[in-house]
Amino acid sequence: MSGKREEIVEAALAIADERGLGGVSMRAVAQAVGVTPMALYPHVKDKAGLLDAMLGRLLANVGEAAPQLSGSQDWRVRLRAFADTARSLAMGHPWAVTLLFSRPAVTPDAVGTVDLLYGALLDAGVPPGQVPRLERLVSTYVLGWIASESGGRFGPGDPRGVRGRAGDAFPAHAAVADWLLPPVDWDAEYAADLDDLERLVESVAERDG
Amino acid sequence: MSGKREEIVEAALAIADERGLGGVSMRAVAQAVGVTPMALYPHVKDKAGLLDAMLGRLLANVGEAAPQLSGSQDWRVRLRAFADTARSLAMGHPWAVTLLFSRPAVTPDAVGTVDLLYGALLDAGVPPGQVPRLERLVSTYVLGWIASESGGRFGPGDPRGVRGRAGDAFPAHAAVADWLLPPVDWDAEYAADLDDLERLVESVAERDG
DNA sequence: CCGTATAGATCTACAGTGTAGAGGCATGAG
DNA sequence: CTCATGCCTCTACACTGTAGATCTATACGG
Repeated sequence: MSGKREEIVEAALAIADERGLGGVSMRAVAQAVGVTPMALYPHVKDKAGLLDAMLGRLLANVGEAAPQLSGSQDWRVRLRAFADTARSLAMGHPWAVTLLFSRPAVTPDAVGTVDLLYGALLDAGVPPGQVPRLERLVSTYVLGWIASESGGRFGPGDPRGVRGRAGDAFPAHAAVADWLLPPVDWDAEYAADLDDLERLVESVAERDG
Repeated sequence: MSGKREEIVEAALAIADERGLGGVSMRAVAQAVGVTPMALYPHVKDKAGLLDAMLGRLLANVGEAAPQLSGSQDWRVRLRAFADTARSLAMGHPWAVTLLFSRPAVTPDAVGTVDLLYGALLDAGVPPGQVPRLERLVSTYVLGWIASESGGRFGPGDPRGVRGRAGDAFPAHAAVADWLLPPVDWDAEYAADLDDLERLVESVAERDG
């Protein structure tokens, strides 16, 4: 049957994981599958289509893990599970993050993830009218975080030279200089951010719920 | 003098704005300047260097506007000014957003923007030790939002067919279905999110300040 | 004023890219 | 057996970024 398509997508995933998204050329994928470049087109339509398929395959993996994640009664641990899953996916497949921003959640797997978040927010007591917005708020933050982390916005720039010194041009930097020096524990910061977002959700629930 | 470099960057910006980032090729830029492709290299080192220069030029524009934005005494309006400036920059130059994720804030203009946010958070009463984290939280959300908006994650997918129906597979969608139908007012949602983030900042200030 | 150094622009060429188009070949249907 | 359909191959085209050699015009020291 159409196992060929899966084979192609799988090969493309492998290449992306080890050589980055830039390494995914039709020729490279074709060679990995053991076929000429043009032989991919009956199965994939386009290079864009191939990229979409790759992303879909990844989200399907997440979708499989989702039932376990949605098992808990506590909405907090489910929200946390989403955040952690997204982050570890991004760490494992950095190239996928840019794709996430450009494709809306239309595949069943992606919608399933959104549904998980909707459920968590409802259980938290958020009024239904606010649920879609808060879901977008949380997932937008999470996406922004993982994009920053895997894209390099956090690392290794931020040279102490520019930010620590130059206190006159950047007075607020001078005021917080002491907390700019130590290397950041990104795991802890992510957790702290999620704590704050949890509180934000709670306050919306209390305010309007 | 080195006005040639600015001319090149300017031409590249113009091309990116009207044809997208994909339209920015060395040949296209060269033609716009009225010169052969290789003539760009004494001024720009690389294509990556050109892209960096383009982003820098944009952030410099923001930097020029910043003093006005930082004029207010109210930290809330300054934070709002940052958010609005970032968003309108993204609407005007969608291609720039992906670049933002990959380059840390090292240019003076970018650091200046961070400094503006640090100052706002300090004025809000956030303890200095929490300021860098909260700055990253806010700016990460803002970046995530503008990337989603200009990248297409919000638009025009989200087909009511998939999300509205299929209530059995996606129970939480069914519960909020009434609020999924009307078209979203993105301006209002962005404003509401920023309201919530303001409250988050306040609560951190009260808790630990 | 003249030779020369230097920086900028040019031309050519190479190794890539995605993919359109035409032809081949084998398998299943009538 | 004939034919059609779907997958594959090969060739070719219009691109991409940029290395390397060459040419030119400008500015400077004698």
